Amino acid sequence: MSGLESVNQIDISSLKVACKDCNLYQLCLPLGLENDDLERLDSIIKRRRPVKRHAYLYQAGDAMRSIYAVRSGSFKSFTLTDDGTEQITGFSLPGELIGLDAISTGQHISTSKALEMSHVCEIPFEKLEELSSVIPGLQRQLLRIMSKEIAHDQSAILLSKKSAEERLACFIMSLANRFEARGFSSREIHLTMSRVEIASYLGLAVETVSRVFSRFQQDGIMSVNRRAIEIKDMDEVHNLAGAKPSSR
Amino acid sequence: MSGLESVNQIDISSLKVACKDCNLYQLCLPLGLENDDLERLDSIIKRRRPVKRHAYLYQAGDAMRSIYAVRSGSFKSFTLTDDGTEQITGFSLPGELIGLDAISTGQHISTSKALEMSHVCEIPFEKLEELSSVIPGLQRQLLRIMSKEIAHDQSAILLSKKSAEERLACFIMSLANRFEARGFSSREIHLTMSRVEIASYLGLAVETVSRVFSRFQQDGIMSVNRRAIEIKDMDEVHNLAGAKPSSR
DNA sequence: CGCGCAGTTGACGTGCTTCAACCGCCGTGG
DNA sequence: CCACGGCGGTTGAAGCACGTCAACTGCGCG
Repeated sequence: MSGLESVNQIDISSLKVACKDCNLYQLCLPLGLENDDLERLDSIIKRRRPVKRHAYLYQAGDAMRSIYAVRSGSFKSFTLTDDGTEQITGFSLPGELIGLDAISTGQHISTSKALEMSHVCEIPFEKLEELSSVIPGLQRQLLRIMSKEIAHDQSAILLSKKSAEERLACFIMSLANRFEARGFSSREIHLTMSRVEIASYLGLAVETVSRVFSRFQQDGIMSVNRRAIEIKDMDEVHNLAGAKPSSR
Repeated sequence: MSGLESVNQIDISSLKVACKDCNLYQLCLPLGLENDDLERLDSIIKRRRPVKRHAYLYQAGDAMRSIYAVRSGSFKSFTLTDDGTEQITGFSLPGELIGLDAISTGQHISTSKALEMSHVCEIPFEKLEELSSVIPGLQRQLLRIMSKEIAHDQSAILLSKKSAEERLACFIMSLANRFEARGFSSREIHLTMSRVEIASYLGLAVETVSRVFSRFQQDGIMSVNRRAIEIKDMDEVHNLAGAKPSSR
């Protein structure tokens, strides 16, 4: 049983929980809010929205009305090139917010698609903004999360300076760290994205990703079986990643 | 006389102007605020801080107390690799905010250094946060700016998928668009950063940057004389950039 | 005037891409 | 139940874009 699947199971069985009972509480928007404030936030959140595998959360060009908190599952964000190929800009795991890039224009500039059966909390942005000015803690947390996103994206910019091995190591490190923060094993990882999607995100050819995975396995750094990864030598992954992993 | 130098001249002579009289008003934080609110913002901003060429605005690891609005000049943000080389994550032009990535941790994760004689407005973050909860328009604008930064960083992530020509074209397009938004020529650009810095930002070797510039000139797309660029065929630059430029 | 650094240009090596074939898992239908 | 097709993934061979090394230029500054 892999990390992400576990997350799914827990969340599917707890769809009705309020923020205060959510196991993602300390990663998500409501962090730091007290009872009353939390209930007010609760009241504007539309919970329990399931998103089927391969279903869109929103598409590039859509008007931005809400942002979304991933409750279970995982998503990819991407734009399309002129010739119609996906350019993946990021992956979202439980506890993370999706759609923050659309606030400035009011329109989504990327498309978000579920990699597996997922659930999100939908947060109407207008109401969130109103509430933020009333609840200082909420405002702070929202700014924190956006700042984290900026920091994460900037560390992703550094990818373009790295070799294929370093890129893949960074990617695995980032996932490991994020899983760990969610209380799951950082050693055993189940990838919910395909090699093509990883390659697109890292700016590499699929074949290169495949080859580097094979090399990692040969060198005893990790065992790789299709989408099941087991990290054997975390230190080495850390080193390869340039000792500057992004933990979001 | 180039774009950036012009900005300098204007701003150096208008250091005492309040936000409402600042020529960067419509790009910067105070956008959309009314008289009273604007004055309150004015009251917390520490203006007139000059930053000499090559001086640090802050360094990685410093505690984050303020964010900074570029008033004139330009800055580079970077981290250092293990072997001490700069990894440039971005450049900041007048009207842009620096230091937003530090909000989540309270510590700057990158270093910011002036590329030329520059001026910034220092905005104490704690006071800004307080004020934001009182002034809804300020909160909105802060969120907008951070969202814009996220969108820009994500478009920079796409660089890693592009060829050297595409990367440089994207870079030039981004600068051109940003200059245009500031009321300067988008055709004639004076680069305040070195080839080494451009190369670092784009994830290329200096020699490659130099060669691609030469090729652009040969092909009549732009004239290049050291740091003076004149775009001859804007459409072609646009095309090369993948018709998906980042205007921040 | 001359040193030094920024930038350019050339020759060569290589890491990644591209093209192509192949493998193995999984779902479907006979 | 097995045969078959298709997709995701792996592996090999060859080409090329970019990096590296090195030499050279020219502008700026003391």
